[in-house]
Amino acid sequence: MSTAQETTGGDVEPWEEVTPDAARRLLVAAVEAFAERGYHATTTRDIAGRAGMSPAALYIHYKTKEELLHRISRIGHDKALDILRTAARREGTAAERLADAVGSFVRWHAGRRTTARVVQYELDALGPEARAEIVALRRQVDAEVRGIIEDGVASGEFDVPDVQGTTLAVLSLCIDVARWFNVNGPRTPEEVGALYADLVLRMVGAG
Amino acid sequence: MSTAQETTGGDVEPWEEVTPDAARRLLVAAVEAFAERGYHATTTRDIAGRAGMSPAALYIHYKTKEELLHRISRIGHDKALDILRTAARREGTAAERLADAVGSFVRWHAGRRTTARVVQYELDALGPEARAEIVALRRQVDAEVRGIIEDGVASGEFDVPDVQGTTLAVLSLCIDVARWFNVNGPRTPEEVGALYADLVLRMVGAG
DNA sequence: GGCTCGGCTAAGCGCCCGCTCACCGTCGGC
DNA sequence: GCCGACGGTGAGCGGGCGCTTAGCCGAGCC
Repeated sequence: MSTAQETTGGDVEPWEEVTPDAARRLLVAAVEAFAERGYHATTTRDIAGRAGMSPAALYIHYKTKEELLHRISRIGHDKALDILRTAARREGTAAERLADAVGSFVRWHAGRRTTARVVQYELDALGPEARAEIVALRRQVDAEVRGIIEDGVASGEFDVPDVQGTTLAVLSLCIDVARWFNVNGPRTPEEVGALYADLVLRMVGAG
Repeated sequence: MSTAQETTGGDVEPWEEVTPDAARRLLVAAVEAFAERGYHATTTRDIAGRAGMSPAALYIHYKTKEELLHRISRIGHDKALDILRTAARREGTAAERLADAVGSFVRWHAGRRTTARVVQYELDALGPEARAEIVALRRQVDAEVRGIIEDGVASGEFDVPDVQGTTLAVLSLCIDVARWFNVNGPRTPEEVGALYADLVLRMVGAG
């Protein structure tokens, strides 16, 4: 189980920061619908129906369908960044911190797959300003992982010829979990997290 | 440049097997539109417009919009599988064959990014029968890569505790290139292919 | 020259989309 | 007991969707 923490599954039901209750139910319904069919293929009638409300109710809590996606994407990226920061800033060697970061990041992408799918794959559906805000968060995500790898190179733990390229590959590997992970498949999020932490340590020459 | 071949960029303009000319123009227009905005967000009017034709012209050559996606997906998967097979069945050590497979597979995903995006990310938009056909092709893709890794383990070249999981990760890494690769970015498809071949050899313990 | 026929277009059908608006039930405050 | 505020609904608007149909045009054949 490597360095499992409560960073992923331990916290209470997510979206608790969204109030009032009806707004949260609509948002959770939208996450499910967007993850299943994609943003453009999801209708406002479908979202409202999943939340047990009439189509018009959506517009009491959100100005447009796009605002729903924006809120989901913002909260999701905040959470993902928080997970990475927690791992990056703990004590330990660079290898321990990288394994922890990859493990918890992967557990989140697998365990909260519906959210992660929307967060990672529906960026292009946002308008220019909203997209710019999210892109800034992604740059911070990149910086956290790159920081750990740079630390490992500086301390001699890692052997990495192309730090930026390797950072990109590590993040790409983790993010793509949201595309293929199957809740009914043979692997648990914990198992995938442990496997990926090992693979990434090998990629940086610390395996 | 490692073991660069003409498997990717060297072949003539793709889609040459699609005839007549008008049908090919529509299909190329559809690939561009689907890659930019996604299948569901693309209208038949947009596709026809890009091909310089009226909306009705599409239905002379294709029964539905979904048939267009099916044809694109089928041809694209055939091409991707062909690239992998060529690398997997050449002569050489398992490490050479794996590096060649990853390098050429990545070069295709980066160099023909628009096609790869549609092929890899619009699978869910297909109906059940079409999707089943494509899923069967993907299993063959998986089998090719797994075969090389198994060869390397058998010969003692590789050290891989979880062959199926590592195969999944290698393919995931390559496929996700189609999501993030930017034609105007700092890296060429060849550079990414070489970087990824190196990273994958490290993942299997042959770096 | 007349005929056929495949490729293509203009027009439009029926449907469903995102979103709005007039209205309504409930509930705390006085 | 009345009132305003809030959260909700039913009906529907304007428009764009995938797709169809009637008919036009030019090339090939006799």
